[in-house]
Amino acid sequence: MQNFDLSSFLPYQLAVLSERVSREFSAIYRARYGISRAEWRVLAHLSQTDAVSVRDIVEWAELEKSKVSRAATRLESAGFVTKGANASDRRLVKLALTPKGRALMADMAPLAHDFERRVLARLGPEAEGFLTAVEKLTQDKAAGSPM
Amino acid sequence: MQNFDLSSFLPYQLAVLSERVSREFSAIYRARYGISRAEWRVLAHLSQTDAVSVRDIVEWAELEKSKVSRAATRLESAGFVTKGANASDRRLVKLALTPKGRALMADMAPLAHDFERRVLARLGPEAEGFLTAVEKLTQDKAAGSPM
DNA sequence: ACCCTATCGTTGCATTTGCAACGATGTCAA
DNA sequence: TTGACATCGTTGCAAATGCAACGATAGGGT
Repeated sequence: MQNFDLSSFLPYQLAVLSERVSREFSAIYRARYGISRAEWRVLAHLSQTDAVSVRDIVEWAELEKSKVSRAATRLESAGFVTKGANASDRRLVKLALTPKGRALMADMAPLAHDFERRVLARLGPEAEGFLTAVEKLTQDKAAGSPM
Repeated sequence: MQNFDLSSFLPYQLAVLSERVSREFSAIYRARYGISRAEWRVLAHLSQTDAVSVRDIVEWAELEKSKVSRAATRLESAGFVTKGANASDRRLVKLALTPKGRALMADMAPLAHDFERRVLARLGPEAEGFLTAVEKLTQDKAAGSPM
């Protein structure tokens, strides 16, 4: 009977690693701004592409739509984002950063890069290939691959 | 002002990828056995090393101790694990798989490997290096590195 | 032996989460 | 136009979660 070698079982290792990284990183922005993981992900996404819908974030950030909806509501209350209406399709919400939200992201950017650099430093020369692989796996999703 | 390039920001990509993989994989064992992600992780860990404490799993699987405690209780009720007492330190709980638990893991093993193979197949030749990197990052935790 | 402190696992409780409605809007074909 | 069906975002509600106690046990110093 073949059994697991958990130390090399990808889904498990990935979950452990991701949780560890996210937990440590989230401690930084939670202490600074009191925002949750979901809220951070929404903000990060908005800092990339302004004027996206809830659905866009659901699709790209792999979050439940109710989670995105509630995160967006909280962020609006906190003054970081605005929720506007989409003219061409009134079912859609148009999310965008406020100046305050943009300032927060600008403030966070160097901290985020510092953090990332520290993690990658532990990989040494393999770091670049690793990042490429992660991106490749993540982006392949759009192609409807079995994953 | 340097901003994020989210498409290559490691903590974000890692979280998205891990969530996507875990979600898809968990659908398999949830449909088959009705076990949750936390329960799966505990089972997988026990299938590696029998007679571990709650604390051991907390440390290695990056789970809250209350999460592990409750998962273990549910798994005991379901007849997959036993909770015994550790003779040399009575604070510790000694978790172990029952024959039924071992049977479940034996049943799952080929499905898990199939799933893993499909994910890795998308990486092609980079797969090996990727897995090595993930293991490296995960295991470095024991060294108390900043992560 | 007696404190003082640390660790282990569980539990109470407030918050968060996931899922299934739901209302509102859009699409398309008859 | 109408009707049937799909999609978007929100919300109700039960279940899961995180965190801070807590009791029980261990260890070390005096």
